[in-house]
Amino acid sequence: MAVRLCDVASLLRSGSWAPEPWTGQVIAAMETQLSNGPTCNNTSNGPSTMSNNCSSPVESGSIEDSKTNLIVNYLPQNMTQEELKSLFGSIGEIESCKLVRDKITGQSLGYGFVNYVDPKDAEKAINTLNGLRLQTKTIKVSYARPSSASIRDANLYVSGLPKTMTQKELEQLFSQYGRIITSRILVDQVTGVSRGVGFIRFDRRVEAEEAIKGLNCQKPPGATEPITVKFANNPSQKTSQALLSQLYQSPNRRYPGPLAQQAQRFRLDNLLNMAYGVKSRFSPMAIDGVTSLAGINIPGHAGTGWCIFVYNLAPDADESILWQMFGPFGAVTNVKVIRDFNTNKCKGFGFVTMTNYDEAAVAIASLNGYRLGDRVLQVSFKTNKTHKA
DNA sequence: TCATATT
Repeated sequence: MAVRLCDVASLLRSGSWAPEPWTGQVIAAMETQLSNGPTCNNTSNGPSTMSNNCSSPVESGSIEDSKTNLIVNYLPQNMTQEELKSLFGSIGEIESCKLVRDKITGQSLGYGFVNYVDPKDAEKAINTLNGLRLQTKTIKVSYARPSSASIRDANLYVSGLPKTMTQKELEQLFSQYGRIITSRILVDQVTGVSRGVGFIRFDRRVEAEEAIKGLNCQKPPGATEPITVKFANNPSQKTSQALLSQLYQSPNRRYPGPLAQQAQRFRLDNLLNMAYGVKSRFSPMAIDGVTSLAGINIPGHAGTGWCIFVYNLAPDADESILWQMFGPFGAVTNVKVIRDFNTNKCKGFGFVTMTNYDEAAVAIASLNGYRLGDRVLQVSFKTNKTHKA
């Protein structure tokens, strides 16, 4: 791919584009995402070669799978299978794609699988999309381990940890019992201090069992109190409970009504007008804001979402740059770089579809005028008219 | 006394 994450991150820091104060938080989120790059996740999940390290390959199929089949974790709750396919399809041809959902509620479980035709594309997807910020999440892209019963229910819940214990120290404590797939210490959202509870996911269930035997009711080195180690709650059971409790909720609390949405829109439009006041620069967005309030001729609205026109992309731009730029602002359902049929080079523009008006509006306000390389992007809702130069 | 990682 032509535009690397790190290039964009350095461009963001170059100072050529100064964000307005009100966009600071969003841009800070973007910078984090763009600077995170491909290698921000520290816990590896490569192909599980430990279990079949004999000289002759057990099964050529499973080894092939491990090179094309990816597991994608920490997906935004509202992301659909189609969006997952759209995102990963921008890298290469996909053999199959599955978003895992709760069997009962149908809710996304926040992870999925993408199987490429070409192992090179799988590798490229890890390098390109691992660490990508989507809404409030940072997705993780890694090779899927061959599916088997032995790797299920290998997740531990740990409580009573010393508040000073770091994630690294937690892993050190547990790593003697097996390969750790992922670990986490929960922190207070306000203070950021450890809540003394966390999770350890082992490669295999037997490793988790041994860790319980060895560490439950034991004091970690230097600790004054023993810790509790047990299997973590099964997430599917939890969603069933949520379903049950939902039955007892008043129905009108489940979805925000049109009034609430309109109120939100008013606040957002005021915010946008303020932003353009500060900029002292006319932008078509101000008109978009007003017309959408009046409910007439809504630009960019195509029923399926809000279509955004992105102009002045470089000839070597690709879809991933659009995901990187717009993903942090909210639900993106599709991106498209328009290319010349013969040269396959970008013709200088592309489109992004976002589900929610508010998020699309903030993305536009934030990214219009954004300098990408030596180009200043023009970002607006797509209009029906042909764009003139 | 628990966020969401094996189709």
